[in-house]
Amino acid sequence: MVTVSEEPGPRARAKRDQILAGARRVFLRDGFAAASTDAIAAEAKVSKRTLYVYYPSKEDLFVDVLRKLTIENPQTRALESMEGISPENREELRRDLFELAQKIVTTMMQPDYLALLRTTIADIHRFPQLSGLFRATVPERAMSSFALFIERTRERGMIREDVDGEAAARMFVGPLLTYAVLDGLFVAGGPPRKPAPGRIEEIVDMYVKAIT
Amino acid sequence: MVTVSEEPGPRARAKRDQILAGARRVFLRDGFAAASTDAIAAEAKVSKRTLYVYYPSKEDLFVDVLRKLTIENPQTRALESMEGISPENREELRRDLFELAQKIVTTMMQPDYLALLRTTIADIHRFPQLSGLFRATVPERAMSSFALFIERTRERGMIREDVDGEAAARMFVGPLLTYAVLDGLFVAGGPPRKPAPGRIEEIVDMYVKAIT
DNA sequence: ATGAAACGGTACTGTTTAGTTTACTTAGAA
DNA sequence: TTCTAAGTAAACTAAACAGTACCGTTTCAT
Repeated sequence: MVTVSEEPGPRARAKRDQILAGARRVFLRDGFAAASTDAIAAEAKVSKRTLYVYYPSKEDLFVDVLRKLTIENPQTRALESMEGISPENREELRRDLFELAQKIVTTMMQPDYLALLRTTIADIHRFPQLSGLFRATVPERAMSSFALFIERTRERGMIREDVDGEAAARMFVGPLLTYAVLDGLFVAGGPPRKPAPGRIEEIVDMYVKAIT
Repeated sequence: MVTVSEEPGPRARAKRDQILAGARRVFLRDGFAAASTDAIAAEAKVSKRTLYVYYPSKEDLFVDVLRKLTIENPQTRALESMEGISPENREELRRDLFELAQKIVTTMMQPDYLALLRTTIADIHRFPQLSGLFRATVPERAMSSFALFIERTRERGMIREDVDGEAAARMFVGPLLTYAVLDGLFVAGGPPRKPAPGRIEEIVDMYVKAIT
């Protein structure tokens, strides 16, 4: 029998996922430099030998973990959920944007998502190949998706003529980003402090006044 | 002769500054875990023995470096520069905010400042004592300083009655923060991409429309 | 000038780390 | 059952690391 292209069978894929799950927990908790392969093997309940059968080095494993986390990113999907939305009046626009803002903040403030941001920011200069992937997959896709929504809605006459899509996107995401950064990434332990109730609504109200 | 309280003397302080300067460069470049005391001693042009005379451990040195960088932070001063500003009309308000926005973006996009943000975010969970210091010194002071400016200006009748100070501060800083995060911290090497000319002005225009 | 304190250079110690080797065990298909 | 591929556990290697010891040299106040 001649195996042409080494298909990775279901068993091998299960082990690989097991390794990835353990590595994800350790890398997101400790960062690249402080994470040890011993800790990863223990966390994944896999022998160190097996780990090195599936990945040639700690660097490769790290890149694969962050690559997968980036690609299956829920943050992007949140902003892409505006693609099918077409508010008919100002009140609908306000409500749609409010729901989106809540979705964004909720997603960004999850401990796992904050840990991904933290680890990416911390080690991106050591793995430049992640920079392009992350930027193209998360912020750029999200921003341009939202910018498209703005321009589409503007063409339907519900937003001021002189509002630029990119500026409007930064104006919308920015205030929400302050929560993730100032109250998420800059907080040491425990859960991040969620925004005060009503704050998001207030911000969306100001935003709608700015663009209409 | 009895020395009561170990004055540090000018020579000792010079050596300490020399050590701090070298440690700052290495820590901001490599982060805590990947920075080696050998590299720090070499960068500071100081023997390792001397380094350990002034600091008992790598942790203590790291905390002192970040503590000093945080305290003498230029970002806070930028926002505090609004304390003496009292615009007389909407056009003056617009121009004052535009100057402030430019100052903030310019300061935040400096490589050294981005490195401070990066290192703080990366290692804050290992040095919780830095969290409170950093938050209180940089974002909270800056935000409340700006919030005070907004409320003061609102009382002088130039801003809508229902605009809250904190929400207005997040609304102003947020869009500028997107540049520091998306185009600064998420970029691998080289200088960060500066915002397109006119973008800041556009954002400030939208902001003024939102709060007046 | 001289003596003491501070400093530099370098080798050292004990520990941790990435990655390897070896000897043994398990799981599943024929 | 039996053979084979895959996995485990633990010891191991070589390098890097934080921190220390030693000794010769510089600095500076008296």
